[in-house]
Amino acid sequence: MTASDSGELDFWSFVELANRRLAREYGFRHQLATELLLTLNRASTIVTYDLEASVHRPRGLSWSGFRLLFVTWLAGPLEAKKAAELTGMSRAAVSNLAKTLVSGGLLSRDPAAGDGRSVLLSLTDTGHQEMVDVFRAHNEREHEWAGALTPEEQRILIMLLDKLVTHRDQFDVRGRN
Amino acid sequence: MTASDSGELDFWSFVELANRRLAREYGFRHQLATELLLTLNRASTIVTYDLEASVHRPRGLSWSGFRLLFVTWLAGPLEAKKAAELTGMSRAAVSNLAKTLVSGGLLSRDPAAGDGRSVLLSLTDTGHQEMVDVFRAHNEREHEWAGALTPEEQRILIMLLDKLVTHRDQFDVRGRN
DNA sequence: CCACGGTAGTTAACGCCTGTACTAGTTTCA
DNA sequence: TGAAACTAGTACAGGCGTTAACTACCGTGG
Repeated sequence: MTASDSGELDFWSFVELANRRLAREYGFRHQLATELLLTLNRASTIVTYDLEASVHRPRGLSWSGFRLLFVTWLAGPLEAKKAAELTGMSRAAVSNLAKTLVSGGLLSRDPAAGDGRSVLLSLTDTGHQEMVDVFRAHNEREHEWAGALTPEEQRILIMLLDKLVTHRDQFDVRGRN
Repeated sequence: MTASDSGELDFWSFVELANRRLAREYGFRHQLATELLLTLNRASTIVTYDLEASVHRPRGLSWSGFRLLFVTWLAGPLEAKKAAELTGMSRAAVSNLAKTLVSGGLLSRDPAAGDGRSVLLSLTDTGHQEMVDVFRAHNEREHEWAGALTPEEQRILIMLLDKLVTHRDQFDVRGRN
């Protein structure tokens, strides 16, 4: 007996209900695909919400702020353009967010050496210290989540997600321009 | 030779770089956990962005609008509270979004029978027709994505994600109040 | 050497989401 | 029965996202 059979319908168990009705009552053909993507999307939402709420918000960072600092930290001083690409945000979003983070003293925005149009984003010393700190908590929390699976299962999951995403070269996927 | 070794760093291959530096230069312990959650989050972002951009935006629906209509469609007439729970939005978000969808003629908002505080959300005939239509395109697109994996792999992926999320009862996860 | 097309970043208008504070209706129980 | 505690929904302020339009700069080729 599943959660939705028993009448307790929630964010997670809704997936089952949706799948049953789509297949049985409406005859949609790709049931497994729906289940897969709904599950993927919801799992990601749950984990991300938890990390943001338990690690980042309490320290005054938004999830996006963390992401921008994170890529700047690890991929070195970056042009804003590249930061947008690595975070998955638009250039405008990076521009706005950078304003906030610069005024918070975590990020530094300097004209790029070779190109007068570009700006280079880098962490301030405070920002660097902050990231090392924040990431410690982030990593512990990630570890708790990942603990649901054995290392072997984790590797399989990563491999399957990688396969799913890498396949996108095969068809015309809409990403950011 | 990986993508990031070769110097082509993008949204997807950044995961590798991040992992390498976190482990080698900073000595963070839970490397596999970071890789897992970063991969999960990015895979979900990519797929969702594509579905929104290729299926929903062209038809005038936002991703959130689609989600709200979707749960209303499949989980019957719903109290706004329940709709918030099933979509993973706040009650305020449902309230706002419902306003838009009602004025667009897709959603109907009626006082609940038993409880004077509650509102029942249901699809209008137009909304129902629209969902059947939109979902046809959505489902085809999902099928293209899922085609990256064999059905067996898809089932394993679903199972692993389910295990990951279900484990959250084991510790104190921050979800919406 | 300069006009032109292309590119980086920012700004503006707008939509969505969040938390908080409020209103109104319901339930509890003394 | 009536006061207090609770619950559902909404209004509001603030943050962040998007696209489109604009500015400034770069590189090329006539």
